[in-house]
Amino acid sequence: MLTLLKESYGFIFEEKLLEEIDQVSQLRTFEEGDILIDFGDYIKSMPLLLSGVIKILREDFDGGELLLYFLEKGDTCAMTMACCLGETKSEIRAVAETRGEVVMIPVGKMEEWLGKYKSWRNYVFNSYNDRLKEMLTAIDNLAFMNMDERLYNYLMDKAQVNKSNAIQNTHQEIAYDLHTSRVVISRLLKALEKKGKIKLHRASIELLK
Amino acid sequence: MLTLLKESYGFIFEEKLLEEIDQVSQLRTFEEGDILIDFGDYIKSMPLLLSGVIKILREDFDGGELLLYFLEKGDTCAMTMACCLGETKSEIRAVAETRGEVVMIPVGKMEEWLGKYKSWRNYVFNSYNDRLKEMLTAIDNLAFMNMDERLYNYLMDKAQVNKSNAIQNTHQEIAYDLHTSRVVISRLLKALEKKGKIKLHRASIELLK
DNA sequence: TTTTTTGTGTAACTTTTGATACTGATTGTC
DNA sequence: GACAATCAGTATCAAAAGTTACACAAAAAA
Repeated sequence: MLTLLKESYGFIFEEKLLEEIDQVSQLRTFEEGDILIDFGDYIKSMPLLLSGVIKILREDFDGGELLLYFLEKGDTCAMTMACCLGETKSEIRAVAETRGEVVMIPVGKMEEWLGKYKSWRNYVFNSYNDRLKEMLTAIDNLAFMNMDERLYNYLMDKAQVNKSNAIQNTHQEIAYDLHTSRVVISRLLKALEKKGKIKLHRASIELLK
Repeated sequence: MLTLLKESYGFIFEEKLLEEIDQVSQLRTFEEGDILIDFGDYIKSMPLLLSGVIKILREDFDGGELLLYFLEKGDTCAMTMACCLGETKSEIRAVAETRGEVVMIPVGKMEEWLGKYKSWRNYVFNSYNDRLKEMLTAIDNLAFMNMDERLYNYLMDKAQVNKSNAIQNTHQEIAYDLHTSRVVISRLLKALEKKGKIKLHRASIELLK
């Protein structure tokens, strides 16, 4: 596991910290679609993402969802840290977008290291800052843009995290992430196709240019 | 200043930390309407709010605004910390909702204390967590609620932070905070009045019940 | 192959929100 | 008092988004 750790975090943490992580934490693999954290879960360990992509969702009062952001290699979930440190229930759902691996660190250690390692402290703060920024971006999207722009940004994000111009999703799945209806998505996708920005296939969208 | 500090932070910080704060930081007073932080500002000190209310706004690509949340006594601005530690420009605007006082702490000290005082570390993390939660609430409002509900929640928030059932604002000012137009606010306020939830006066709204 | 399920396209209609334009009422200023 | 500035109410129209309904094609299951 140490080798894996160094691949993603070798440039961030000092040798001693990497070794400590290796000793006290567990490696966990996940498959696409796995629910890693659900609303209301109590979190007792903090995840460091080694590979794969995780999407973070917010839930409506009656079951609806909204995609907040994606996590990639080197990221951790600040919302989870919030729960760890605050000892409250999870406010979000984390679903695996692709298969991948996480290292799970016990809460106690993560607090201990805050005093002990400056690099750890910096990492944790940077994660918070990154997440705050992603939340701001989410707010910008919701407050200042129409659904067609939100949809286009969503497609670009998807392509980026999956490193592919082909987005393998049904319109219904996209509608869930953007908290709207399938009909609206189909309509707007059709419009994007007519503009020559995408090409539609069954259960898959191809980004052009 | 030490007495003032103890009033708001005496229960959170140990004596030694309070004294250090007293020594290295500056007291600053502000008046209603003062712009304390603007978009793009570089921040070199972290504010601890002693009294008064500050509202935090996000800016549109062309001048439009959106209220994110209010800060009250005992709060600090996590977005500001983000800027301090990340050494980036401010992503938000902070405007005084009422007159009040802040203590400004130099960035260097705030980092030093993170290693030195556990109570400081806890405070900083709690602030981050609080702010993340407020951001989630903002997102919930935007994504899951219609303008009439958003408006009602806004009125309740205003009443709460100002400790008064009378909201002294014009419809135009409210429209700015909610990033919509004056006409829409007038329309929805009229509807709320017909439902018996509020009473409208010139440049002032009275919450009933 | 036949049947069923799933995914998409589209039409028709409603609701919500935004935009424009004009009115009258209140307040402050000269 | 006369005037201008500010604030609120309302009507009309347009755009964006949500809802319902149905048709059709591709894929999966029987």
